[in-house]
Amino acid sequence: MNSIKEKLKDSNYRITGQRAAILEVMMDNRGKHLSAEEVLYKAREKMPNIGMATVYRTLDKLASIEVLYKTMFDEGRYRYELCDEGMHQHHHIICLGCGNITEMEDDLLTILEQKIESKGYEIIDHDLKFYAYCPECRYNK
Amino acid sequence: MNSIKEKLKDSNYRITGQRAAILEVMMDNRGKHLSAEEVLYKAREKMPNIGMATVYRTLDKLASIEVLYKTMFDEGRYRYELCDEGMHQHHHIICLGCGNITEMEDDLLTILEQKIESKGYEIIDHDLKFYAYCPECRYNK
DNA sequence: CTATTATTGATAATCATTATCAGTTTCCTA
DNA sequence: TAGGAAACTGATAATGATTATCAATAATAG
Ligand SMILES: [Zn+2]
Ligand SMILES: [Zn+2]
Ligand SMILES: [Zn+2]
Ligand SMILES: [Zn+2]
Repeated sequence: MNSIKEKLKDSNYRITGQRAAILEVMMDNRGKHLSAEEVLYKAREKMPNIGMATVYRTLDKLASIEVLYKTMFDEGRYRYELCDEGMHQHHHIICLGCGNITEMEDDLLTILEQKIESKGYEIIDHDLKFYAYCPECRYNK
Repeated sequence: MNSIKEKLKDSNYRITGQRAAILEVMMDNRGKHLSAEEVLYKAREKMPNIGMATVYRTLDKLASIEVLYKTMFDEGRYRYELCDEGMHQHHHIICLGCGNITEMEDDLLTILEQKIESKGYEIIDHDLKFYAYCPECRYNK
């Protein structure tokens, strides 16, 4: 519902030059899943002296106010992407050949969630990943 | 389909004392999700001099032949559990209050997988996690 | 029995992330 | 508008999980 600007305003975080640069990087890369290191290098193109601690701090802050989504794709490091404006986060298909990450929308999970909530749980979020071979990698296996 | 013994036999890995101890630990803790460190301590009760490198190596080997399942629950470390004998891995519900992990079976995902396969992907595995408050934690929030 | 190979445990190295801290910037208000 | 509190920054050190190295040991095959 809330736009990024509203979320930032509500958060009471100062929009410093560094934070704006990092947010710009994330917006320039909508749909991609960037590691903190990748964000650091891209942000340094806009602001050469930005430090890595600032990148980590900012990414975590932006994730905490749901401007970014922080996920671990089983490679031992977190990746960040802009949140969907809609309610639910999309699902990820990770190619075991080339490593590309594609996305899909679907609301089948709400059925599962209702099942779980009927047992007394309060569901906050979910995370669904498919490990697969993409059409090209499948062909070249 | 294959039993653990068959998988081990097919793998051509030697069943050393250390590996047997680690496998025993995993079988003693069926349904639990253990970190490498937890496995190390439990294995040392059976074999006091076992080293941590051996634990990591063995857990990875057992995961590679699908005797164990290796997952990251977003806490920055891997956890291991015995694989289900059936085809599909169960789903996980992670409590944001107490950290307990419970499991659920469901085959709704096969519908989604068919949808993805119809686009040319070959699906190997999936991983579905729900982040929630369990009934007790929800009550005590 | 001996040579080859796999396995082990101690240790060091690596890698992503987090903590520390002194210096800087921003904000608030008197 | 000055001055002090609070937030923010970047360099660096520390942490914690995992992996690599390597010499010693154990299993295996001929
Ligand atoms: Zn691919
Ligand atoms: Zn995504
Ligand atoms: Zn709980
Ligand atoms: Zn499980």
